[in-house]
Amino acid sequence: MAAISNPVPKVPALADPPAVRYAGIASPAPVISIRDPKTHCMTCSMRERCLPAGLAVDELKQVDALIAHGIKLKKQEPLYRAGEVFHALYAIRSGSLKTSVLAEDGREQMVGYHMLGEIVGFDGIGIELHGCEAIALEDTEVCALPFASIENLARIMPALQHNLHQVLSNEIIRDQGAMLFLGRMRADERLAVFLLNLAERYRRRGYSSTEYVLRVTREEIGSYLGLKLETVSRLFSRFQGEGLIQVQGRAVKLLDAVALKRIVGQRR
Amino acid sequence: MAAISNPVPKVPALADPPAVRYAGIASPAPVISIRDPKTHCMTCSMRERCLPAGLAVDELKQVDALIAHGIKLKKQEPLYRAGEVFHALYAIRSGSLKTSVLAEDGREQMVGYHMLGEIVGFDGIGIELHGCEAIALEDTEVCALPFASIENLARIMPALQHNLHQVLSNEIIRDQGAMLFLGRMRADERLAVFLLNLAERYRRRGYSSTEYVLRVTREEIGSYLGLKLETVSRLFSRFQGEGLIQVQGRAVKLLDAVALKRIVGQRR
DNA sequence: CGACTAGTTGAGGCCAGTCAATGTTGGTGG
DNA sequence: CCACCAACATTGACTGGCCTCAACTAGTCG
Repeated sequence: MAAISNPVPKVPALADPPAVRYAGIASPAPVISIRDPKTHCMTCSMRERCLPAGLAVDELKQVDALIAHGIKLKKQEPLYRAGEVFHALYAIRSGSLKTSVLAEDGREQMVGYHMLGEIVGFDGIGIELHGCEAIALEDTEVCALPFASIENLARIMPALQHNLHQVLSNEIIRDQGAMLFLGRMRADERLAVFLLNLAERYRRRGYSSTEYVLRVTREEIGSYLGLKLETVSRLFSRFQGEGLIQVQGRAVKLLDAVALKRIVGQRR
Repeated sequence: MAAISNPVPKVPALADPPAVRYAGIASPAPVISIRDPKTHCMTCSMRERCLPAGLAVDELKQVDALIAHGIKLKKQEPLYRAGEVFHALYAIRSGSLKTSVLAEDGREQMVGYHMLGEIVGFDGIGIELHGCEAIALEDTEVCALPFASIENLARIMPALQHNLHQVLSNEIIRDQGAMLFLGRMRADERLAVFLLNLAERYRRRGYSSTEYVLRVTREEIGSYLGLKLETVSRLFSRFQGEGLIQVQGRAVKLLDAVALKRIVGQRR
């Protein structure tokens, strides 16, 4: 079967899926009250990547009014945990989060590595409980978008409605891209896809696409890629030895993105 | 890390995600005209599992009016292909479909095994192009739900709106469940999860949960589970030898579902 | 400075992949 | 009705990629 000529990106999705939801901070009672009066959508640098993208000013104000802005999470702090009641989507203003699903036996599969401008919490809409957990990878600031209110506003704001649908759909595409590399790719391909995907997402946010700092441990990368931490570590060393990247702990520099792309889909 | 006490199902999701979309039958020009005047939502056996679930009679009629019902697909016929323009979601009235993503090098990862009452086509909303392809696994009948019209109706029918969001969210949960077994489970666990999941879905539709006929080849099962067809075949034989199941080609009988569940999460 | 976490590297084993031969099934046409 | 064929499935022998176990290093924080 030859390469299908379609606009599917070279390297599987993995990409940019925002997911927003209500602010649980830690656990039981959702904390809505933590509102920083100074933070608003109008002044948010991620405004055009977020759910209210493209709204008129008066519409934006209405959305803004029901959002709990400036919810702060410390590194390692959960935004929500599996089984918690779903109230809201969460938009990441700054920092980053991981989302993971857990098997009963304790095995953890990281299903998302989310950075600023993305939205988390979409699992949960259907069954009104979160199916996975979201943990801050560094000090992180999110905005809670109470979902019932979003649904109400979406009925009178077609643009908001359509943005919501897009964001949900993009999350599905992203997950399917992850299934592709988990199911069909070798370890080196998975890591190459991961590194290239991060580069692209940083680029779109105006950061360097060749140099960035990972917010995750080798073990977490392994959890995301379906590999063991030793395998991830060995691959970093191998890629460095081959002159593809330069690694110093969590600082990564892509030296030869073209060669990295060639790894993906190569019979070896 | 111990078992998390939450309402997450024992065996990872994989489950019931409908996805609906516009009728492309084969390829270029979408065929809306194939409407069977005798088929309507009102008389559809999947009415309560579908997007219009819970709508009032007059609302249902409005939804019904814009749906292209009774689109027939022959076995192996594509409903849509990767790269095609997105117009609609598709509800499966009868039969079954697989959805797959394709890597440029031709590798295929099946990302969904959809049966009647489910909706396909959610990838596509975001970028307005289908990211994966949907192929009929047997002679299959679907209804096309033009997405723009659905969005319009959703703004005046909160129940429809919420159903749509649920269905999208459930698809995300399902995909994350698939990531869990692709990333973290051994081959035998994956197949056990797959068989149990199918049983549960048939049960919910009123069919036998212990006896069913697979609509997919060993190779397709492998594509879904991230395994090779030989491995799938060997596992069927092993499970049969251990008295867990009885297999005859594609006909499967679950003899010991409890033992099958025990396989999942067992250190071996 | 000691305890801890994160990361690197090596040796060896095992699970699933690969290659290959054989068996089974279902559809088609004589 | 049955012979034929192609697609699907089974099974075996062997290989290899990733995991496991383990030792060691580097950095961090009290």
